[in-house]
Amino acid sequence: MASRDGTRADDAQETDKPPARPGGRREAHRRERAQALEAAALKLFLERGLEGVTIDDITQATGVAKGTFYRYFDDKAALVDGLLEPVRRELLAGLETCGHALAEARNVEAMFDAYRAVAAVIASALLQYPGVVRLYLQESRGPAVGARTKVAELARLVARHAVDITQKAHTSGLLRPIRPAVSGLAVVGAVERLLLAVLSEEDIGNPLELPDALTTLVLDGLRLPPGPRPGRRKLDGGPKRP
Amino acid sequence: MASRDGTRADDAQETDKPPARPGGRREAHRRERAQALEAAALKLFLERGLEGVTIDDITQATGVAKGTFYRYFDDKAALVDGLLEPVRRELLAGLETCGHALAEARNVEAMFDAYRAVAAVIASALLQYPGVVRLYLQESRGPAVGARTKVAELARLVARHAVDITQKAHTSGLLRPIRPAVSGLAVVGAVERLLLAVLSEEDIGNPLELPDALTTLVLDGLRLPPGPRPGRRKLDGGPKRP
DNA sequence: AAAAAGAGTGACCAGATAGTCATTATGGGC
DNA sequence: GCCCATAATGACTATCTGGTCACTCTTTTT
Repeated sequence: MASRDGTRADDAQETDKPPARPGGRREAHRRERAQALEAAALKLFLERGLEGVTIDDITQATGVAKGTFYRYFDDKAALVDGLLEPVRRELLAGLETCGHALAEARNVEAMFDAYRAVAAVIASALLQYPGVVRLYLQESRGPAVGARTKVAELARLVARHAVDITQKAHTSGLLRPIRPAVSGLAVVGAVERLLLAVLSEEDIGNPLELPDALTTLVLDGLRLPPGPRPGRRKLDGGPKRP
Repeated sequence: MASRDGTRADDAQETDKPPARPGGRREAHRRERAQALEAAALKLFLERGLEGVTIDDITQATGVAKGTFYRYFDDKAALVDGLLEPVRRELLAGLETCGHALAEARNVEAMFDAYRAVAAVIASALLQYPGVVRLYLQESRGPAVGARTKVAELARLVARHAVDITQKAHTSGLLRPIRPAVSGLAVVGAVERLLLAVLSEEDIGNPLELPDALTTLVLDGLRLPPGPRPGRRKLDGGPKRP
């Protein structure tokens, strides 16, 4: 299953085999074909799992000959990598931006904004690449072997960023003294489970209400504050006490 | 990979092939062998994933001939089922007990006790069957196909119980009005992610402090209550506000 | 139009894999 | 010590799988 050497670190992103010279015709067709292969593969991956899908399955589902696959991808892992690429790029960029913003933020509002931005990035990825996000959720916890390697790698990066971000948020002194590795991973776990629920169409109500619900949950917890205030509290400027 | 019919619902739990007649000697040896196969398989599953391990791998790692495997298990899925069995039994029993307790509980203390009991069940499973728990965490989100079927099934049951329990907790009127499907799944996600961290030996501090940290997080959230109270607050009767 | 470059094909190969089975070994009851 | 049910074996089959390649078809370049 594994093949080639993994030494060249700077291989191309989209279609990695022969670089198309002209900037016009053939290249467009090439991109279409590659995307057709990726789309068919993704569908199968979601149905049967990454390891349960063969190259033959993919080419048959795409309607091309087997050899064609290898004209576009080195192997299954390369296809998965291509599939993951846009999501990885946008997600990691969003997380890094959040980290930087948080490092400089010194008031609550800036902190909230940073988190909202991450939520927006996730929502965007969810809308643009629902299948890929689901693939990530399905496979990210398995051992980093074969075609799953890059997925697991992304999961590690996400976890690290999350803990990092939580760390930074903690230095602001606005959060309860819980170990960032704990609270950060807990939030990641919660978010990922809810995303999976949304993508699996488990009954979870209006997805658009999720960010608010989750924010409330994470910031203020489940326990109802014992006051005569039945309404839902959203993100305001932080509680001021008389 | 799939085989037989799935129609008989009451198949045996431990070793499912030929029921050993005498109640003494040979049966003990049989159980040992089965456990040896399960142990070797589990180790491989954790390294390479459920689908990445062949029957040959398992028998070689156990040091027996291939045919021997089929004397103990119908196929890989049956072995996984046997592996899962004790954890599933204890976990589901704990969740059901919690559900019943919660249905009758009418004060906060009884509610906390019910949750503590579930935490104890999880901790117990973690200590007795760390490998199996990890296998569950690794595989539970993949498509319910082949050997993964039973793992995915358990995951569904866990999710359902969690939502159910949260639902019941909500009827007590002590919790914030967040959809139970949302808060329940969020908690499951957080717990599972933290368990994975513990079992993967990610740096997460003292695992014994996890239940408290998580309880605080879930009940009271991350936001630090704005008062001159720097110490960590544990489970008490809930915050009273002036 | 001719030539060159790229794209597509599917038969083919070598190795792997699930599951079977005739044969041999073993251990317990007598 | 004998016998037989059970256990263990590993060679065997049929199928599948990743990957290759000589050949044909299509598009671009000259």
